Amino acid sequence: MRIVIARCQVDYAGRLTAHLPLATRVIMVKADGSVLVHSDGGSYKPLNWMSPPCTLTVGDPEPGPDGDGAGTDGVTAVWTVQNDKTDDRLVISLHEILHDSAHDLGVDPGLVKDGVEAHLQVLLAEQVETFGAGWRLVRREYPTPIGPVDLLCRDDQGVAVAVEVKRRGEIDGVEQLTRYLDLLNRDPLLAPVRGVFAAQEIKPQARTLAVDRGITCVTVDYDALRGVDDPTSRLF
Amino acid sequence: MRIVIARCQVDYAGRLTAHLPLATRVIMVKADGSVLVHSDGGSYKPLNWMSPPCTLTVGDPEPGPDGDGAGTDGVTAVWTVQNDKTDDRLVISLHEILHDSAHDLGVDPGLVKDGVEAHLQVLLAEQVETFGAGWRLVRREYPTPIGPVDLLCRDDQGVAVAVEVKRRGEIDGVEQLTRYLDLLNRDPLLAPVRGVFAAQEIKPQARTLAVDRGITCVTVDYDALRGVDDPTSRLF
DNA sequence: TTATCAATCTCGCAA
DNA sequence: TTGCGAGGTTGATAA
Repeated sequence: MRIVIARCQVDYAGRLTAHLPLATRVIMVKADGSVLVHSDGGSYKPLNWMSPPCTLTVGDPEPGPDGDGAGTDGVTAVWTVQNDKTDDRLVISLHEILHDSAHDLGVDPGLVKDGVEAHLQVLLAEQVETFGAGWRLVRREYPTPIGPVDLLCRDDQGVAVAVEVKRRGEIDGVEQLTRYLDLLNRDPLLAPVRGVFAAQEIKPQARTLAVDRGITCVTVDYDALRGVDDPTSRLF
Repeated sequence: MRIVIARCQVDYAGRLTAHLPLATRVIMVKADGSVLVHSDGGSYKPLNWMSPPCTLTVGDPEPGPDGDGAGTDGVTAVWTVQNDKTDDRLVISLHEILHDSAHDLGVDPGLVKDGVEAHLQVLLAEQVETFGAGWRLVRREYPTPIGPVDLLCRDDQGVAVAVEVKRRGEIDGVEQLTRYLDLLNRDPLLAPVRGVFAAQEIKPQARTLAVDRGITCVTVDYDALRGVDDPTSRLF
């Protein structure tokens, strides 16, 4: 890992073209050759970057007229970072280097996560009575030609119900569930199939669309589900 | 901008919980208090981070048994980064600091972009004959109660056509266009309204859905459109 | 390898 | 402020 702080100008050409005027920024060069250009604000996304696999080559600037070693407009070096697979290219024109250091970090053991949608789906599969007394699970990840339905259940009347589980319920999820319902309702062994849209939080627009289509919305409490969860059956 | 390279352990709790075991990493602390934890690989996304607005507080570790100043398990300092608006929290347990420097970067002048979907829409609006001889533009961003239709045209027969423009054509875009068509076809001054789904690249699933709904798919060549573009009418 | 889907998404724009 | 859509999305998982 090399960290350079420099006054620089940056140009990217690839899926779009982008330009950063001359300013002081942090340049991170990772062990795999990838490069990040950060400013002192914004969030985690760099102003500009090159993803691996890529190759960095250091070049001289066009010579300037005053013979002082610096190039045109004060450029002292040009770094070209070329993607190895596409024609994406990042060009960093360095004017003044204020800091330059290299560090051996080793391989990172990586991130351990919890609390994602998959876990919510597992919890609801274990506790389908969340949707109503007498409900039972037919199966989780019920396969269809356009992808698996999160949960297929039968309610207390024995009517089939397709459940779409999201952490946050938005309009896309309702569209997805609608496509599943269209398909499942063509199956005489299942039809009629109702829909349930289950999420920790459901956006008003999504709720309106769902209700308009006869889909039941259920907001679920992750912590409550987790509280009665059998720890031996957890994902993690 | 403060840059620290340290052996550390990182824990995040918020929308999910995540843990990074002890390893050497780069910690960037930006002027607005936001923090990024990077490893020496991956792409531009940090292993862990806290977005602004947030506040960093430096605390002492739980004292260790050997009285050497270091805390339990060799922790020398604990940084807590608390989001000011949510209950998201990042805790960095520092073991050994290998590098620590601060730099004044100033405010960044920001990025200049080109080549996005908006430009594609402008180009197609100028060149609706791309879709067929005799076509004419009624208007760009034709307003409807559920949002503007990218292009509303009349074909050579005078039939109204709603055009949805995407850089990459996926299933969502077809759904969006379908909603517009449902709505526009209720207007007796426009009906019948056909649909055209125009993109640089159209995914097979999206194409299948579109064709199934009687929507015409058109793949457009951005560079070719740009080549005959009048430079004075460009977005940038 | 490719396609599909979620994300602590981020970011910009418009209502 | 909030909602909505795009992104050089990135990242993970299944086919």
